[in-house]
Amino acid sequence: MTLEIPEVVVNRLPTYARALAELADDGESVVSSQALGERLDVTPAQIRKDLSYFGRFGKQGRGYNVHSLLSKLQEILGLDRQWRVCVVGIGRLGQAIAEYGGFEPQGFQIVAAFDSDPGKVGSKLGKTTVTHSDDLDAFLRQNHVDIGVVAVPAHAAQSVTDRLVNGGIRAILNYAPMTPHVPKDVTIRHIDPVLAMQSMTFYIKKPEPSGK
Amino acid sequence: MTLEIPEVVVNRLPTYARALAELADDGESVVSSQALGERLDVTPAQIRKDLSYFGRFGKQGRGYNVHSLLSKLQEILGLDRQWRVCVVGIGRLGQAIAEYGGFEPQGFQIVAAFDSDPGKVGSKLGKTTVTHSDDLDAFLRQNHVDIGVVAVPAHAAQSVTDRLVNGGIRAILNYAPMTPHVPKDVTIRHIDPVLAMQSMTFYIKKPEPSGK
DNA sequence: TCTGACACGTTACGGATTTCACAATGCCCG
DNA sequence: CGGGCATTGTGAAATCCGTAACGTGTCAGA
Repeated sequence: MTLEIPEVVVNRLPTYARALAELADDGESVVSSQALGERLDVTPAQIRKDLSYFGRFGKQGRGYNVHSLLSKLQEILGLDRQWRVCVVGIGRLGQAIAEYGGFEPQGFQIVAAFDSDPGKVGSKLGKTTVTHSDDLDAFLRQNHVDIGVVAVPAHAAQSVTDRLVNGGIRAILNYAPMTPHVPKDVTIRHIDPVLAMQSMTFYIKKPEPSGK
Repeated sequence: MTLEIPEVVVNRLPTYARALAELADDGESVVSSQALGERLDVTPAQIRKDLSYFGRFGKQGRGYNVHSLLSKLQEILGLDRQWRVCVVGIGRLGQAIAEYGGFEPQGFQIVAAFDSDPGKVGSKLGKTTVTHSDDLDAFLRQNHVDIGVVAVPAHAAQSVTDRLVNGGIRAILNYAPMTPHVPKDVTIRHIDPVLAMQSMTFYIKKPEPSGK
């Protein structure tokens, strides 16, 4: 009876997991939904409700055991194993991504990097070497890759995405400033600082016409 | 009677604006909610509904004039002017942000960059020069800045955020892997590729137990 | 000029999400 | 070892959001 889990809920779980990891680091062994909520700016009820989709992890009168809830969340999210990631597009951005040290400790291994510029092919990048984009499809056929990171210019993003999907990849992290179309069974997340800023300007545009 | 606009709506507007800009580039002068929706994977009804919060921009039987709708959206979002941005934290990531060429054309000017490492202070970065973080507060007092970009390690993010807020900044783009607390009248957006990946793994964890 | 088809703006509905509120329950302390 | 406090898990209520459907204005073509 794995009820359909709302996507908003799934999107919140990683932040819960992260907060729990911090609490564990701080030596905390128990946390209440209240305390966790204050830390994350989320209501306690929402945390309890979210967790209740997956089981009963707390103890009345006490709260949640930090370590065991963290393990549970990691299991739920699939963070208890390694994930193989490839990066396509090694411009300034792709380079920063491929060399970013924050993925490995979380189990995301960068196993390949691709670029269409022959001048970049062969150059070292973190632990991998840049391969020519032409070899992307062959690589995906011969190697299992879980997640594709798209860091190419907008005009190339759809085609790269299609090739990743055809290569069997079911999760895409898109840094390109456009929205590639993907089949329903492929998960895609967008990272676009410009869009983020453009939605914030709506709120700071006017100094609050009225109201306190 | 500026009805309260749902935040989800505001968050979609920039993608509409971006698509319209592309259409304008392609020489299109008119677009229907249907066509725009297909491009963005959004239902036509949603686009019409979203726009109706702000006015009546289309013509029955025709659709929307690409240029005029784009202008309207830019006006609504406050994109018809320049915004002054500062970046705090000039590590690998902050450097990439400060030198990213995608902000300027959209009206986001990087007017200052700060880092606490004296070795970095003084180095050139795009059009600006790195200033020491100690001077952040003074700088904000003397110069108007609209948006702050936080690209410091997690442990420093709350304090940097507080200083930005105290300095009068009302919008923050946070790249740090934690959730800083901000007053209700400050808008904050988070960019965290690790969290994005961690929510995707939930969906690719199992090969769909059943169902098509 | 008239007709038809198109596509907007809007309202009403239904579904999804969040919040509320409380009974149930485990733990601590005296 | 029992009472009381704290905090969970959860249905029900409230809110928020998206979709469908339809009335209406607009344009094109004959």
